[in-house]
Amino acid sequence: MDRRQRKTREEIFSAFIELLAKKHYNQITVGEIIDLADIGRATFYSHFETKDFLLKELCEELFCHIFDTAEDGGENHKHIFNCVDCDVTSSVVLHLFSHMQKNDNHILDLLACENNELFLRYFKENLKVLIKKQPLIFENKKTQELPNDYWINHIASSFVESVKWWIDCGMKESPEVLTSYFLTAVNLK
Amino acid sequence: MDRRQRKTREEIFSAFIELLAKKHYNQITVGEIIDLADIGRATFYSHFETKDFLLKELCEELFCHIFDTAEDGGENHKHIFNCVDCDVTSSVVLHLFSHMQKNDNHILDLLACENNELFLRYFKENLKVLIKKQPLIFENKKTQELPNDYWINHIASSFVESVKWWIDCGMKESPEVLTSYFLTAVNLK
DNA sequence: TCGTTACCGAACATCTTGTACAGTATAATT
DNA sequence: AATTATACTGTACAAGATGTTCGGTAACGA
Repeated sequence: MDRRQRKTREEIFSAFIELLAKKHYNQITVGEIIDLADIGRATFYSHFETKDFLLKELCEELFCHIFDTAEDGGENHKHIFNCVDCDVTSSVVLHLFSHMQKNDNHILDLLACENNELFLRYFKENLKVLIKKQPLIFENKKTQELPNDYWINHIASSFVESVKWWIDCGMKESPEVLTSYFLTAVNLK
Repeated sequence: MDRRQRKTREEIFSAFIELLAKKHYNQITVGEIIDLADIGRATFYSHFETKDFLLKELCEELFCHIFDTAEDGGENHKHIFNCVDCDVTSSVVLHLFSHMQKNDNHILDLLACENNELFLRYFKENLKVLIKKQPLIFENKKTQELPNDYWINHIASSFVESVKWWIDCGMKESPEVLTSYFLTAVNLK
C-alpha cells in the first residue's frame, strides 16, 4: 500500500477516534473528520464509502489485532504471565483482561465511549470464536441442562459485561481480581 | 392532555415503530416519519425536539409499562402463573419472560431490530432497579467473593442476553425453559 | 358561545452528504 | 533522470435533511 494512502488512512482513523471520545457517533459529521484529519473531502470518500464503513473498518482493525495475539493463549500464556493460580483457563482470561488494561490501540476508549454498541458487538463475536476454539477451557459443566450455544453466549456476554463494569468503576481492580470475579460469576472455578 | 395531542403523539410513535422495524434508526428521517404519521412538519417538532428525543421517550414509555406491572411480582405472581416449580424467584423471572413472549407494546420488535442498543440499555437499567428491590430473590450467594454491584450487573446482563439469545433462536423455547436456562446459568437454583 | 390551543402547509435558511473535475505533489517504473 | 501512474487538494455543486417561522384553520374545553 502506498505510503500516502497509509498516512491518510491513519490520520482519518486518528481523527475519528478523537471525535468519538468527545461526542456521539451520530453527531459526528464527515466535515469534522476531514477538518481534524486535515485532508480533502474527496480524499475521505476515496478511502471510505461512508461514515458507517469507516466505523466498521476501524472495529475490524482493532479487534483483529487483540484477538490474533490472544489466539495462542491456551498453550503459551502460562509462561508469559506469572499467574497466581496458573491454570489454563484463568491464564487465557487474565491475558485478555491485561490486554484491556493496557488499552492497546485505544480499545478501552472505544469500549467506554457513548457509542460503544458496535465495538461491544464485535468484541463479543470475536470472543465467541475464541471460546469455541477452546472447548476444554470454557467447558459447559451443565451440558444436560444448558444448550451449548446458550452457554457460549453466556460466557462471552459475561466477559464483555465484566469489562464494561470494570471501566465504569474506573478500573481500580487489577486484572487478576477481575479474572477472579468473572470465573466465580460464570462458575468456572 | 388534549385529545388531539394524544392522537398525534400516538401516530408519531406508531409510524416510528413501523419504520424502526424496517430500517436502521440512523437511516430514518424526520420526513419519513411525518409522511407515514401523516402530520405536518411543525407538528412533529412541537412534540419532539429531535429524533433522538422521540426515541428516548418511546423507550421510557414502553419500559415504564412493563416494569410497573412486574413490580409486585415477588408476592402475587405465584397465583397468576401456574408454575412448574412455584418458588418466588422463578416466578418473577418467568413473569418477565412471559411478558416478553406476549410482545406487549411491540417490545420484542424493538429488542430484535437492528438498532436495539438503546432499548437494551433501558431494559438493563430497569432490571437492575427491579433486582435491587428484591435482594432476597436474587441473592448473591458468593458475597465473600463478589461485590454486590458486580453481581447485580451480572444478573441483569445475563437476563438481557438470555432474551436476545431467545429472539435470535426464533423464540422456539417456552418461557419456562428460558427461566430454567437463566437460573441455571447464573446459579440461582 | 368564546377564548385557547393544536394542527396545517408552505416557505425558508442552514447544514450535510456524496460526486465531479482540473491542477499539483508524490511514488513507482524505465 | 525522465516518464508514467496514482494519490491528494480545493473548489464547486446538486440533492436532500434539519429545524424554524408564520398566517390561517379546525378542534377542544369551559
